[in-house]
Amino acid sequence: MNIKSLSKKLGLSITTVSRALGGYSDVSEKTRLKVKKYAKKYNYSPNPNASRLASGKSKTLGLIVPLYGLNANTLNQSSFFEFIAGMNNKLYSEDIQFYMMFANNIEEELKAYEKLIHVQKVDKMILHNLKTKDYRIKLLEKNKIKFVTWGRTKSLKNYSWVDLDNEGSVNLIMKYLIEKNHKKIAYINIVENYNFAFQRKQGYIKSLKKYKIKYNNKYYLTVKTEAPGQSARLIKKMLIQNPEITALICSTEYSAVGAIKACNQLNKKIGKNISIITFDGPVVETLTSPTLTAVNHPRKDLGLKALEMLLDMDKKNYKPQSFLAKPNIIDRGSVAKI
Amino acid sequence: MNIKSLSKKLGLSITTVSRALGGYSDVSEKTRLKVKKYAKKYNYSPNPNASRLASGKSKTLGLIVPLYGLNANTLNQSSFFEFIAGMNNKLYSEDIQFYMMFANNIEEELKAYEKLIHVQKVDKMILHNLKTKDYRIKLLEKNKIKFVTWGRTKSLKNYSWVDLDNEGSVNLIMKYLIEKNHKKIAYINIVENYNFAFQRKQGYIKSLKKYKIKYNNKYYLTVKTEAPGQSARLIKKMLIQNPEITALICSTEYSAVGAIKACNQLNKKIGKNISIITFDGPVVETLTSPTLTAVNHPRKDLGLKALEMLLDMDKKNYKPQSFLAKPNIIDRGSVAKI
DNA sequence: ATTTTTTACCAAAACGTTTTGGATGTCAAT
DNA sequence: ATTGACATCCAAAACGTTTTGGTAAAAAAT
Repeated sequence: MNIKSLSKKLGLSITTVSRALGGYSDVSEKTRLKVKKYAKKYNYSPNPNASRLASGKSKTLGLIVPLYGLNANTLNQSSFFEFIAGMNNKLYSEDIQFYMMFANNIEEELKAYEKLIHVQKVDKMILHNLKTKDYRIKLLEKNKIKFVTWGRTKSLKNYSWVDLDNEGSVNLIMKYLIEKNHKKIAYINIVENYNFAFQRKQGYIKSLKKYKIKYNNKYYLTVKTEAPGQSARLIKKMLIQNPEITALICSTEYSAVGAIKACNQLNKKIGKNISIITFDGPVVETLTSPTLTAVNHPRKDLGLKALEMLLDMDKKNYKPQSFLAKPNIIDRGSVAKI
Repeated sequence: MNIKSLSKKLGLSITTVSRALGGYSDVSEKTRLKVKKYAKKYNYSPNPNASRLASGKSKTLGLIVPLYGLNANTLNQSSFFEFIAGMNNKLYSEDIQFYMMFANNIEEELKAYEKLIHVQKVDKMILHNLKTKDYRIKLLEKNKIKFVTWGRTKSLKNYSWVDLDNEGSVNLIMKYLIEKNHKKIAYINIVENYNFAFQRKQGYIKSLKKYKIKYNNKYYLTVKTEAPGQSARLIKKMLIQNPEITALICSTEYSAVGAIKACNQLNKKIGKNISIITFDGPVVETLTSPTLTAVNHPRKDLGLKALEMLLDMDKKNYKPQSFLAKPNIIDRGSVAKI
């Protein structure tokens, strides 16, 4: 069933059928209803390839998932699943084609962008894991690809983004800890060339100031790798050298796993002798023992918002939008009141 | 740059350019080289929408990821990432479009299949998590969609599949345990309407027979959920009622996490007083303490093989193929010699 | 020397849409 | 009665390929 035979059955021209389904105003409502009814009856929907060819609009959304660096481990990759799953229903109802590619290293990533832009002709993209200076933004701007970023660069130029309020999250965490009388609070971060890591550190430092606690660089740790074994070692060392520490804030689930290991080895009971708080994810939510108190990370909401922004971009007078997810704390009992 | 202007630059017809790039034999090698050179120079690649429209071949591969049941948890979903990542390079070089959809329940899943088949017109699909009787196989056969399954139904009809050798894996595990003098071996399975669960149970039962150990149904546990908290409870109960058990085989990572919790609560030292062996994945590989000895699960290899089979299907005289990944054990010290 | 086969190329049709640029008829305003 | 505005429809062009059904020249076979 194609538009030609459908229009014949209806006794209408191809044009009218196309425009009726396309929602144009130069079709009477009576006709439109009839067309829709028949389209449904004969299970017709426009051939997307023909449609994309004729309209020049690809209705294709691209996302490149890095499998290296921060995302080398399968677990971090699953956060992309959550993000995409949030878009799922809308992708479906809007007939958006979703093109996902993977990249094992920076070369592959660049090639993947070229491919998506020049061969697959995606017209919209989602960027994730922004670095301080991100070459991809320039690349997309140059090629006039619309995009939304998941995360922000420091210099918020003229683009749309969605993000968890990283700084606000740590502010909230700090408030939460202070209210439970913690003063000696350590922060386990990852390398700071990821913007979210930088932003979270800002929250830590500003909160310390707010509560008039002096910043102690012995309490701030940067773990270079995602392997919990190595972060465990560093955290253990820190806890031995600074036994007065009562609470650990972990920037990633991985370092949280490391923190648990370190505490176990030092026989510190989590939620009693030592407190751990982190950012939420599937690991600390169900797998670790104990499961950890964490700031929620509404990846599905972020995904949906990002898609909505991308769809809005087709409207005229579109101006860059942003969505900052408000943090809240999910209490799983790993923070003690002292 | 499109084929028209490229052919003009070359002084050739559109047909010849198309057929040169398409690898047809009615183009001289000299011409073909020239065409390829110019195509590269002017960064030309065929518009995929036009190409798909004209040829009637979508070169589109569909995969629907269930987010419910066995895959309700983000962690299990990440296995899809590994599978797809294995196909990545070939998807790229073969210009295959990869269409992924998500489904939160069975209704959404059915709708997603309809969408992929009738609207997006994918011509090939990958099926995963096969059930004993799987409606999807009939659906695809009816619509003449080529497919490869990841996993097998019991009745291997006329289709291609890739799979881990589930039965063989458990045979190998049993051999491994027996060689370390274990006799009282328990098996923690998930509900058996997933084929892999059934196959693994077969391996357990047949191996017991082989080694002349009587099957004891107190040693066989089926956990209904993926939440490790609940499996921990059941495993703990089993270990209390049957303290003679020396080894636990866990069918999934989740139940392995549960097993670890149970053992911790009972103060059984893993790798000393009690042994745990499972199937590999990102959790037991790095996150648990201790990390666990496991049978490898080469998801990337399976993904690549599946794609290769799908590509082969375009050749004539294609006959259903299969790929059974051979298991081997990755020793992480969680099995004791007794 | 003639016929047949092979090689190398090409014009035009086809794929199924969307979009452009009218055309026709109706109704209200003049 | 004429004009203008509007509502409703449509024929044809366009999108960028692949494929079909050739032709002409060169090579091989007779």
